[in-house]
Amino acid sequence: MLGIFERLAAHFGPLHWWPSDSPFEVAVGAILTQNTNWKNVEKAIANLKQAVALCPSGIKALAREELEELIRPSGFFRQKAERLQLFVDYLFTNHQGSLERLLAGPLDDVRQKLLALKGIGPETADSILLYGGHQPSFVVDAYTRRLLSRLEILHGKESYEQIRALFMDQLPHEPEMFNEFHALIVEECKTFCRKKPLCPSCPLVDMCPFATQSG
DNA sequence: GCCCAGGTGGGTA
DNA sequence: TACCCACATGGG
Repeated sequence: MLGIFERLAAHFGPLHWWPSDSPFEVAVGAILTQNTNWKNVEKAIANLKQAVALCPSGIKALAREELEELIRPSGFFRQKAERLQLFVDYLFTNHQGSLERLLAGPLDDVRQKLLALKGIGPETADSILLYGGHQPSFVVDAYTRRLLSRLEILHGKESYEQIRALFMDQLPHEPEMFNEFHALIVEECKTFCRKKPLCPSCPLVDMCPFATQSG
């Protein structure tokens, strides 16, 4: 795993992922990006900023229908509006409306609290922990599965937790590294996995059984 | 028009 | 546990 990281880091350089003004903005983005192109999420985030609603109290002040309209570009907007409101309700009920207070707790404890919320699964929880809370919780997404499958490290039936453990067991628990590694995996997949199946210039070409075969 | 995108939860066997 | 499906918009 460390070898993969080093090659990707050398090829792509620092990616400075998930720029945001607050942990709460990260959490909103993590929920809105579920099975959705990030470009669409950016439009919804911009709408929320325009409406001065990109904070717990701002979301709380909106009617369900108003929130739905603001986040409509991100798709699944009815479902996501409910999830955002439930998330904010939870913050006010249990953490004085502050995501920072929630994220200040022990990693495993915070993770369980997030996973207990409707609409927050493992990837969303880990994204909030890592990118919002700077806690060393590795994020596994579709790109991670795609890359590890291409390298024949995965064979299709591994669970989310198994794949996460693969990284967590082998790497130092440093948030900056987990952050960068996940971003590098996404960049690698966007650049090489789909567009160039034979990836002659892919930094992982000699580790990739598929790429070194003729067809 | 078709396929896909930084998932998740509910229903069914 | 293991599938199957709904959820919705926007870009290539």
